[in-house]
Amino acid sequence: MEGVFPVTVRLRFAPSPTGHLHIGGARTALFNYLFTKKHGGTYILRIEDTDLTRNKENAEQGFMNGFRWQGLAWDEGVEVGGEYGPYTCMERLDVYQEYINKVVESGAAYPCYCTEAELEAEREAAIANNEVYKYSGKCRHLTADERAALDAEGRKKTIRLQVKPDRVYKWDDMIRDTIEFESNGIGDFVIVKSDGIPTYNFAVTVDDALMKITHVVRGEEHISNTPRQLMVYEAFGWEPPLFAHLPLILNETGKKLSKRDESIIQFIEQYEELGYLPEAVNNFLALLGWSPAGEQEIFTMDELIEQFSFDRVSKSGAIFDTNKLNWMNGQYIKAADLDRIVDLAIPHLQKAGYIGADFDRAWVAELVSLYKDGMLYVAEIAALSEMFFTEEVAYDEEAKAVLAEESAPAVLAAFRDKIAELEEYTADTIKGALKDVQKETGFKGAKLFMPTRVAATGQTHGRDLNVTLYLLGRDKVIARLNNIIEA
RNA sequence: GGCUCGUUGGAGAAGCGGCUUAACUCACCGCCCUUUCAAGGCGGCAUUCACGGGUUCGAAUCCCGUACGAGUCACCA
Repeated sequence: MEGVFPVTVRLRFAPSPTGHLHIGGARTALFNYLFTKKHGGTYILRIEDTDLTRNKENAEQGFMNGFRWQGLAWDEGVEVGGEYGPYTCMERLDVYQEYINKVVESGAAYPCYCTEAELEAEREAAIANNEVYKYSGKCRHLTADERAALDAEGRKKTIRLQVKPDRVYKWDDMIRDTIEFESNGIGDFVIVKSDGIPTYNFAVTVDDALMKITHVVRGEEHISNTPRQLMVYEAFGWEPPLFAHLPLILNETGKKLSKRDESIIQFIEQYEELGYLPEAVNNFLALLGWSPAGEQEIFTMDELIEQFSFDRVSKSGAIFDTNKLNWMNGQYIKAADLDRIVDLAIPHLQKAGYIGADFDRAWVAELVSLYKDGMLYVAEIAALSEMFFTEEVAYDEEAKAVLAEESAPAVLAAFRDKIAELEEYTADTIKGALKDVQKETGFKGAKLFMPTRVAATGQTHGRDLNVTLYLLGRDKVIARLNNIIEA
């Protein structure tokens, strides 16, 4: 099924511009991209904007920003153009019209004048009779005269595709093998809405066919749309593409992620803001539903492209685990250049009010460097480094307990005196001072370090103490020690 | 409810009839290293693959049924 393709592989991701790019969409786009690049094909970005009521002003731009951040460059489509454009539905209305005419003239589709109220009544009657609702098809038999009369009345109409009875529509899904539906379970469905705009099922099929899409890769929620789209392909005598239906991404309760689900962070934009690295997000997303042949976990984009295949995509939904994403992001941060992380950290420090427009970059770099190896995402830098920027240190119960230990008074006083005399105040000389304090007081290990750390930072956990004290600055450290000693 | 898909540990998952006494990763729990704190290293964590039948010398792997879960049933995509 996979392997070498005789013609150029062409895949598309076709979101509807109704909101922000969320992780489900980002993963679908990623999988489309990986497969396309693996086979040297063309990756296309198309916008499915047929629902005027739900379209959002800046959504399209937001999607593009998200994809650019992810590094999923499209070869053809909105903004970049291509020979099969235009690439948004609303610019393709005349294209659709031609095919609508064809299918109406051939009798494969017909106008339907049923009102919403009538359809609602049909639906309720079916439910009352304990039947499965399916459009009755009553407008199918209208004569030309009757249609003309209804048109003359100014009645609104939709166009429905006539579903052939007793047929089986099936396809060989690249992920799920054969899936089949009986046509008898499907009523004549609307392909053109009363506002004259085609529905998704029609537009997407016409676009895919005309744009010579070879593989359609999308979420599992589209499985039940597929037989309808197959009917459209059939109505025009087009060869359908290959389909792959990806497993859903689930929240921790095992339900499909809804866009208003607040249990996990949903939007790519938010990950960018929090200081997740795109490579980490892509890597994590790739592992949600797909698994490599070996034991490797961390992959560059090129490695993902090389190793990706649909026969290693699982069929069951995957629960989104923020823990693992955080771990992975931490791995990437650790491996990243310090400068890059510093650039990402600066806005967070500024936003917290810790540094202004002018700041000492070398100092900030040392600060970031202190925390870089332990950060899960860059936004953490603000909370992690808070104690560098506050005047008052808050001591919690745990901290107070450390300061109440017997070694604390002697250690703190000795250390204060030692660093006050230091000619140079650096991480190294601080280390030496601590050693001297140890000799003088006889306290070592936790008895020595913990009171010092807690008095100076208020925290019982933290990074390298010598560097922390150095970055804090001598004056601040002495002041904080004095506060404790005098209290 | 109909249709469709799925079910291996807390999470992602490997496994494709014997090489599995079920990989690997995250989380969790220990230990080691570090005079503190992290990072790191090491080890533990499913006698069992939703359940019940069957096929087979042999099944997590094939078949059937049941249960459970999910998706979808729009003039939304």
